[in-house]
Amino acid sequence: MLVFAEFGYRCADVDRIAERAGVGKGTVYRIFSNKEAVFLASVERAIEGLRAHVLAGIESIEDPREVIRCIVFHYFEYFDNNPTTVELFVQERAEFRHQEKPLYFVYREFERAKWLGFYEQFQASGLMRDVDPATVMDVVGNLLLGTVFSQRLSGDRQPLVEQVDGVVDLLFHGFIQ
Amino acid sequence: MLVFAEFGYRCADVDRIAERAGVGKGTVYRIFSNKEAVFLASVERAIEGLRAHVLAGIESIEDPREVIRCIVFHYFEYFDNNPTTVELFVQERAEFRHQEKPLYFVYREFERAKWLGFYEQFQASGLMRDVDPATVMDVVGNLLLGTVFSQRLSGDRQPLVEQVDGVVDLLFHGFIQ
Amino acid sequence: MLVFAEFGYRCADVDRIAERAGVGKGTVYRIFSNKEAVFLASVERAIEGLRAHVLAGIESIEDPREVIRCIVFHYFEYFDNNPTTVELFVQERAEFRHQEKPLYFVYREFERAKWLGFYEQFQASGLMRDVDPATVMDVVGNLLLGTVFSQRLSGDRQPLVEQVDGVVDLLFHGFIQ
Amino acid sequence: MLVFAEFGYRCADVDRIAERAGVGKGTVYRIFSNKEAVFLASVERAIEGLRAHVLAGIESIEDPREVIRCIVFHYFEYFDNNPTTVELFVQERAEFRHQEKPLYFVYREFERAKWLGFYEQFQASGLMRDVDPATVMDVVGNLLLGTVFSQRLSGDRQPLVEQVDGVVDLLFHGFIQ
DNA sequence: CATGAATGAGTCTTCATTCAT
DNA sequence: GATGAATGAAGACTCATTCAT
Repeated sequence: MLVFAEFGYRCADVDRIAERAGVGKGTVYRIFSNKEAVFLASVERAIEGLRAHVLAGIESIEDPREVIRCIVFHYFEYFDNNPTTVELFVQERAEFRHQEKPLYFVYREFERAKWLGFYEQFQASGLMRDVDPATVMDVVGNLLLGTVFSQRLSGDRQPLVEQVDGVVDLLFHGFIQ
Repeated sequence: MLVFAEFGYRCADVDRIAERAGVGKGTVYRIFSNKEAVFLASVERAIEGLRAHVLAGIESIEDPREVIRCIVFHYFEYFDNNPTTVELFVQERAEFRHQEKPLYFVYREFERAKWLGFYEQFQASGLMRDVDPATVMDVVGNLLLGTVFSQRLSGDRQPLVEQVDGVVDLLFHGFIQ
Repeated sequence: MLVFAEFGYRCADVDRIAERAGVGKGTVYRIFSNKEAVFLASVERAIEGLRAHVLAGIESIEDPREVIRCIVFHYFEYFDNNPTTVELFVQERAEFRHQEKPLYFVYREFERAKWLGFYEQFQASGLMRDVDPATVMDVVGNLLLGTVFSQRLSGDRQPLVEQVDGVVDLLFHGFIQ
Repeated sequence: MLVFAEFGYRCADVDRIAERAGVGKGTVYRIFSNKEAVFLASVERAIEGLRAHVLAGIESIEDPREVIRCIVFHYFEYFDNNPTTVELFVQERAEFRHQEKPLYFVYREFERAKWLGFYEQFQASGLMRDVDPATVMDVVGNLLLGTVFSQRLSGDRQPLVEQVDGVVDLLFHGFIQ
């Protein structure tokens, strides 16, 4: 439901959610146990969408460098196409402080082992400098997240995908001579 | 006021804010015109604190590489010492959707020119690869932000400063052979 | 809602209004946008009631002298039957000072032309002395209003209708030999 | 204190009253036991002023008809000069519902005997028609009150004194041929 | 005596949730 | 099953009054 991203969790009253969904308010409560559940379902859907978009983008790519580039590209592309997703993440953290961690990080943690394997193989391939693969993985993940947050929250409306080359180049080679 | 970080903007009722501050509710309203003003003052104070901490850390350092390292170190150190600051940023964005941009980005924009000058000189010094200084600046800023958000929101309680070396190394040299 | 007349606008809290109406507080806000609207609706209803009562009383009466007597009678009768109406008028003026004028006077102004016509015809009939019909109209209106206010606010509990004969006699013939 | 008439009892906060009086808030509470007392003193002063103005106006007048005319004139003149007095009366009734009756009527009651004597002598003089002097007294009093209320509350800004002749003429002779 | 900073009781209003139809 | 009218708990804010200085 886009309503959350548009109005924020608090201001997205259930009346409006129901109206947008084209159903009565009672129906919303037949499907979800409460407003929180509606919201978390939205977040989950967004994260699944992001994950699927990124995974689809790297299918059948061999060169790990190209994999990284494609990850960056599709990650950015997803947020260009679904700009409100960042709002959902922010709202989730802001409103559900009792949760152990936001779903984004739950997912990230969940896939951590898989990606760590990727980076370890990357290093084993001899293409990566002798740096801790876990650190690389975290830096990549954090840079992507930080970039998307910055772009959305600062109100910058340049497409993120325009930054892919610059970001990947710096990730690969740094900026020191 | 720590109450915002602890309970979130909505749940931090003014009664509690006043109680924590050791004053009556009316006193809060003598000083701030409304709850929003109390909150934004907290955010502003946090950002000022971050800025001061970082600036103090790079005073009288010449080598731009060392400047970068110190920025990263003090940025991380600030959030290690003030772990709730991230919550304030999240809350601000979540609750004050009418504002053009969160204060963090207002400040960042405000100092953009100064830092761009730093990176341009950095490049002019011949120590930086031939990459767009603005891109470098943004990547550094976004990586820092993303790292801090990740650490706090994922519930990771390792001190951020432990990541300084890894992060700086990757920023400087990338991870490709 | 009688609660306003009984407690005054300020002290008639919405909880009590709702309770008296036998509904929940939220229901009050479903129907009226705020407390002010509830109140003004009460005032309007009272004025409409007064107007209807007076108009019904003079239906099909020809003699203008009899019309006047009936107006006085029914005006007084209305306030005997609805003694709290005066309170509503007082409350309205006291609390809604931003309004251009109280509803009572808005209505009075609204019907001014009609009544002026009546008094002009009255005079044309030759039954009225050679005095300004507008003055007569105002004096009648003001005397009625003043009488009702006096009776209610002074706590006099004699029925107003007992004063009809005296008032009408003086209006018609004055008190000078 | 004009503040009550200007802002209404509720909105005339004690801060403003003190400010207007050019003293600190605490000083107000040294003189009056509470806000209510400040207000009632204002009302009392207004009523005293009205009473004094009217009494001064009829001093040494013999002809009772002239006395009446002068009462009307000075009553109206007082409200022309002190237009906010009506507000005080309204506010008093609106806010102090526990009082038996507003001060205006307390005073009126208080002087009732004196004035009744006047009207009885008036009648004894043979100048008055054979009507109940008490009724005449009440009608005069109510008409004056109603006229002043109407003029002020309807927003009519014509001086009341312009109405003296018309009002007195009708009081004396009525409007029927 | 005079002050005005501090207090907190008192109210309107919102909105998630329920349940009779 | 679907609806949306009704509910009432929860919370921001005001302002008369107090009292330390």
